[in-house]
Amino acid sequence: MSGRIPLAVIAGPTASGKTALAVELCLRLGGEVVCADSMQIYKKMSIATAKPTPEEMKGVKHHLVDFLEPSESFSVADYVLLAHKAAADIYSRGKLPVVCGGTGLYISSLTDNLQFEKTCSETSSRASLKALADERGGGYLLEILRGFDPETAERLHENNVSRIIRAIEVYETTGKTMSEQIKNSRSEPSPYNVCFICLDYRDREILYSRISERVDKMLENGLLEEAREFFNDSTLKTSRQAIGYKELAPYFEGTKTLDECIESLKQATRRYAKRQLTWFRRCENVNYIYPDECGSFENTVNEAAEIIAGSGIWNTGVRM
RNA sequence: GCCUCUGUAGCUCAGUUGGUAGAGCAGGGGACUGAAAAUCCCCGUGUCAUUGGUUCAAUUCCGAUCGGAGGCA
Repeated sequence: MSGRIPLAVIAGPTASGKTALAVELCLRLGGEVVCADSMQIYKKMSIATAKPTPEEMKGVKHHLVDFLEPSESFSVADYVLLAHKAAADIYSRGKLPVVCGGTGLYISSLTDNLQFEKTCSETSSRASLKALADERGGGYLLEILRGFDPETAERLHENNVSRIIRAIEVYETTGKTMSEQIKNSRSEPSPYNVCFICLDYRDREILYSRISERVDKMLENGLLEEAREFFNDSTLKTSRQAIGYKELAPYFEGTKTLDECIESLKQATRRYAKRQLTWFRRCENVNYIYPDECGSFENTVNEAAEIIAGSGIWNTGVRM
């Protein structure tokens, strides 16, 4: 084919079985995993993020997992830079990059090769804009934005303060509006031949019971201790947002029982899974695999391997 | 066995002085360009337990039946 880099993507909601599938595919096809998970990138945070253990990795090399301090901030732009590098590196060694994760924004930005300006991600005015929003409401900020970027203002809801602030920030720091930025971001064609696979369940209930079981297992594995550590450290910004920590905070504070917190943790995970599915649903050229229809993990892997073989992005043949 | 209360959305319940019904939670759908496991938007038809009766009209009133809760024996 062309000189483009082959890229297999294994996406899907949390607890759908992405990790095991990606590892198995790497073993069969000669690949390495590039993580596309906004939380597994952090060190520690192992239980809550269901980070693959060394046993689960089965010797397959994983990139962009477990390398950042939880105190460090990170962004899509950072991710895309590192992921492009990892994919190129893997391919240069004759192997297939297999992107695996549930962060839709990261995946789409990578596969679509979005270009980001070289501005810093967080500006000094963010705090004052936030204060302004608290004082005068999101609608006030939205009108400010409308003054120079009516296009973006039109599509943002006044309650979505963080998006409004970001759009104002972009204009203040780069002199370009958010809508221009978005147009410019698509200037470069994708360097990849992508084969996009998304896991989903025909029966949503099955996914939800998997989530429930997984949360119970996390608790057995020591989620409480891990969460307490993060609860006590208020300097953590991004990493503290992880599902599994904030939901347990009321228990540590003594305002809710442990059972109540576990229930809301499960619910938060369900809602997250739903948002993930919404994101992937609108992606183009997605091949869906439904594990609950495959009958076995073996069949799921076979189906994925066939899809990749059929896509023609990788020609070393399927080794069974 | 008798008496009282009760049966409405997946759950907890409201309501209709008779004109086929609505909240919370659960759940579903959507958006998404530097915090994204974040942030935000939208969505309520259900044999009103069953079955007879009264009525132009019954989920609403009356009777019976079947569930459930409580009280008296």
